[in-house]
Amino acid sequence: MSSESPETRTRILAAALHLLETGQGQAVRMSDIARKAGLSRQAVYLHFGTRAALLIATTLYLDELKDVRARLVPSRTARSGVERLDAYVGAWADYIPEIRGVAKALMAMSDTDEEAAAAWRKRMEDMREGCAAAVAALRADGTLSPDFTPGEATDLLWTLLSVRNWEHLTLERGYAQPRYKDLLLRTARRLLVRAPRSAT
Amino acid sequence: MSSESPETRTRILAAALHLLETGQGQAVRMSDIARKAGLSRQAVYLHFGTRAALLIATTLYLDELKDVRARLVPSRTARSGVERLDAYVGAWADYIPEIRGVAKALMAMSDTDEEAAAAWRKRMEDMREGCAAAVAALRADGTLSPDFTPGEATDLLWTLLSVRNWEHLTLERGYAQPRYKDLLLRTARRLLVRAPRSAT
DNA sequence: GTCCTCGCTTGACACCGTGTCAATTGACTC
DNA sequence: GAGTCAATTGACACGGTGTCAAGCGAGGAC
Repeated sequence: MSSESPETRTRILAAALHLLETGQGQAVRMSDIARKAGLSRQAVYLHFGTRAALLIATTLYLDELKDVRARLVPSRTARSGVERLDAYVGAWADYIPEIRGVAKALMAMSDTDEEAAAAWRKRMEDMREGCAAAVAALRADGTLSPDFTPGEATDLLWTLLSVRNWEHLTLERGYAQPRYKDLLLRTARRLLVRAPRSAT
Repeated sequence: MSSESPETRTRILAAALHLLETGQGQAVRMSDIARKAGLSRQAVYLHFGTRAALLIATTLYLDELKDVRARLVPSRTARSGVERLDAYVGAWADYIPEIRGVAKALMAMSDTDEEAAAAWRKRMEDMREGCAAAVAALRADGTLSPDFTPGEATDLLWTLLSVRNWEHLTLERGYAQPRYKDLLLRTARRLLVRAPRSAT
């Protein structure tokens, strides 16, 4: 209950992270994670109690490990709305391949576990708030496309960054990281930024 | 083995469809489906063998029930590329809420079952082919946006129509059907169609 | 009317993954 | 050497999937 070593905890989280990277969410067993961490199955239960709790902890661990807040809130350095949008989308483009597997596992777990469902909803809401902030920055500049209401623009950006998208494009079609990042950036601009962009 | 009634089969499929509509994919048990169909659990196994096979059959049943091919291939009536795009996106906007739950369940099953994974990949490829056809129509007109290669445009359209998107917007944010359909149509146009559209 | 077959039911069970428990080990401290 | 702490070992309950064998009721054939 109250006395587990932080090092062991970290080893378990790292093992879970590594195994979930492949995208086989539901197929990753508690015993697989334990073996990968070089521990007994019971050690894992000692530290996390349930599979759902471990998945939730793993997403939080990754966020912390990659210092997500710092990456996703670069508003101070951005001078314009478009820069702010680029920074946000770019940060996500870097983060998504890391979080993809874990997030997918958490999403699947949501079907059967209420805690996991709550954690998933919270992640989704946080993500949408970030999108809303980027849209607000465009709006403040007057560079938001008039084609959509701010709410719609927020939801579109959110959709664009959805983990599921990344998964079917990377895993199933083999987009490399730099190429997809570039595509995400161009798409976000074209969708959301007002501008008569004329090229042939 | 060789002697099950088609009526019973249909009742099972309809029951599965109804239960999966809620989006609780993994939480729907074989026994739930049997009870809903007014049959014994074994009747379900008699007809489909495994849960994965039932999910695959359910997606095919829905396609057939809704005559998906007819809905998604309206190319004969479309006169321009943009009309073709609108028709395709519009058809998906109508179909997605119906297929959403079943597709999610199939996707989750893919983690642990190879047959389900193959069925899921096939659905994804079919979907992408439809997107490619719509993009080709735009291209033939010269109305495809120069911002993206045809391959990228195809993948973006595919992403836009992804079931996961629909789920987080409808289930989690409560978009009503007509509003989302309209949003999908406008988004597809803005993303893919070349045009200096100037409104304030 | 009885027999047969067909389609489903009943009840039992093996298997596997999750989650729990109690007893044990081994290392480190005092 | 005693005590403590973190993890191990091995056992087991539970629930869901999948399998099996025997049974049973309704309809058709004769």
